Amino acid sequence: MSTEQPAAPTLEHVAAVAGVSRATVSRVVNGIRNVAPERREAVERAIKATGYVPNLAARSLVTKRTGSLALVLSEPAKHVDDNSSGGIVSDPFFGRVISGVLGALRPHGLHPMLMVVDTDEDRDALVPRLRQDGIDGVLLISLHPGDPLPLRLTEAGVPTALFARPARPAPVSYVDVAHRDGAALAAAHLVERGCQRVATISGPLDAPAGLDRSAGFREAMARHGRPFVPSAEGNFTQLGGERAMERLLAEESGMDGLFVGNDLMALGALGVLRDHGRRVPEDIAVVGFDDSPAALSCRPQLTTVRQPVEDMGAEMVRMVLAAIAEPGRGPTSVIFDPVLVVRRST
Amino acid sequence: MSTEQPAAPTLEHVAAVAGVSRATVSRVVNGIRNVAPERREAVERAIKATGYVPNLAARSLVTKRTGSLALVLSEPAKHVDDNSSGGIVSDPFFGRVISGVLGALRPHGLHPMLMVVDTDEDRDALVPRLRQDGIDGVLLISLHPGDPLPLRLTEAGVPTALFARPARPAPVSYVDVAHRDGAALAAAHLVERGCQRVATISGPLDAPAGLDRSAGFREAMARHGRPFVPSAEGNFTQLGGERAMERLLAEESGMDGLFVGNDLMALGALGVLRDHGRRVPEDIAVVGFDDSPAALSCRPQLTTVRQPVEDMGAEMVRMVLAAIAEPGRGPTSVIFDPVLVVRRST
DNA sequence: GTGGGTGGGGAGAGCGCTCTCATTTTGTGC
DNA sequence: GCACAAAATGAGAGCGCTCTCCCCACCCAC
Repeated sequence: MSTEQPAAPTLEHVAAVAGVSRATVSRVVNGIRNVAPERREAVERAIKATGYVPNLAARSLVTKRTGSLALVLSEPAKHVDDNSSGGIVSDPFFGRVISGVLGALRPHGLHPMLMVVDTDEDRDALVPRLRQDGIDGVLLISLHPGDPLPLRLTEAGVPTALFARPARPAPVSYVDVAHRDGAALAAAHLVERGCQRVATISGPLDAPAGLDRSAGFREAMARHGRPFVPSAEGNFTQLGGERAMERLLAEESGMDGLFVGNDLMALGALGVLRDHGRRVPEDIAVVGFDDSPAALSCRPQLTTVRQPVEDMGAEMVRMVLAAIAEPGRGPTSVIFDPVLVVRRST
Repeated sequence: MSTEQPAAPTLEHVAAVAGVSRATVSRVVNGIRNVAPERREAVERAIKATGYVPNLAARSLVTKRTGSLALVLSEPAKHVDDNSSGGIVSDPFFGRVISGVLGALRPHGLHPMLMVVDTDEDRDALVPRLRQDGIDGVLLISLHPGDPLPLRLTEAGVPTALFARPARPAPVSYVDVAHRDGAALAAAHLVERGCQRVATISGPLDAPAGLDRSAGFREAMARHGRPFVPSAEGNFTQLGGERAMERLLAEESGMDGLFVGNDLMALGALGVLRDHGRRVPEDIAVVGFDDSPAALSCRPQLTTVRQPVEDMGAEMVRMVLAAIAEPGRGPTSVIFDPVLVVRRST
């Protein structure tokens, strides 16, 4: 049935064809100097002729490195009632991160191992597993405020880059967006639009992103002469946004501006506002955060703060690769500037 | 800086500790019979004591198998103007597939390599690359109607499972949903709701999913005594749905029922209907397909045909694993039954 | 007692590669 | 022309594992 595999050519074969030794072929393959041009050419011709591809297993057996990275998505334990989404993988936002990561990996000919850990057992098993699989570095995307993984990975000496600053300080490299600046952008925009009574729906305040955006917005509003901003805390989900919006509507009246900690919650808020007969943007202007696909697909399309997520993913790759190449050096961080994307909701 | 790696224990170490030979330890690790119970226990104790983990590179060097799978997402070449989404990875629908795949892989302790191919060069490079990386099997998700990959993979003898029937027939295993049955479900529902003038927005008719849903809907309607169904073709995107809806509204009047080939297009259609002052579901009932997260997040929430996508992903894993275990046997297919999820839009 | 199982265990040969080290070739200065 | 350095190449030893032999007990039947 299946085509008989004609036994992949090895270094030995190539060496025989080129009329040189295994070592010389290896030198050519690995781009090491000290090979005479004619020999090099002969080897290259032989490689082409045989269709030789290095055997990665054999190589990493001796080098102790596989040249492969893991893309680890770490979530808090799944709740039983949370069967709707399929988890973090189906979050379009992280889709963008992944996309950026893949884009940056491509020129290196690398492909990441995809791992989702959402239980404590998984987390415990991760480091040994990485060792076993010979993973050289980890790109960690964590949604877990108290995630022990960043610390544990660095302690294990695994080159790691994080998406977003860890909630618990750890000596680990990360990329992040200037949440406060983004929130300030939203504040300035709402003020400029003439909003007088501005409220906010924040993300969970134990997550850096939730806290920074909320605090940044508050500070920026204060700088605009608005010392008090009514607010409700959500959990970054659409449902959380709906509930927060209900609370806000019950407590406050006459709001004409709203900053929501992320687009998903903004989506929920938009629905509730419509149910309550509040027109957006005529009665109330709404600004989200993330510029997720949802921002484009909702009506009215959402004004939002865009993070250069793909670029951030690419930077993570750079960080890990650098950490692998130079194991000595300490962690770094790169903070990206957000941009306000004005659409119909303001 | 980094913790010094204390040189991972090897079979040799374990053997020394347990006072047996390497071969015996290997037998225990691989669960081969013919080991005396006392010895087995001694070895197991030694393994625990040393914290031994098999070196996968060494193992696969001799077994010629890595025990690892690739999750390949194959898209048509990206257009330059298509910078919005970050590609297939960020499609929540495929997020569900991936989630199902990961869930099925987990009990086996496996993690897939994530590969996105969206150029012809990528496609050409894939098979050699798989060989090099020692990938044992492929889970292929292809959005490309004329994708050469299914055929090429099977020709190369790579155990493969496809998500959705390939547009070009190929001797390859796949999972799919009974698109026609799903469309029939939608038809019955609309008829039952009392809709008199029913139209449809189909997906691209060169894609099996587009064609089957459209044809299935048409046939079912005919069975309900409605021989003619006005229709417009979209491309499975939100924008495509909007355009198709505009066309339909221009050509037809008095529609009171609509079946849309997927949720994303339904989302677009919903927006256009609102812009035209048509209330959903009062003036027109709308049914989508897929039960994507968008179906839940839009207003009104979308009645849609749900595919058991996670189950389908899990089945793909089973197929590939079976194909790896028994290289001889031919391709199989498993077709899943869709379910109608009734929400507010009908 | 002898011959022939049978189950348990060890020895050892690689898998394909890298890398050190020794060896050969070439180049340089005087 | 020679001594010596430097560059180019080959030989060979493993990396950690699996797996095929082969040996050794031990048990049974005759």
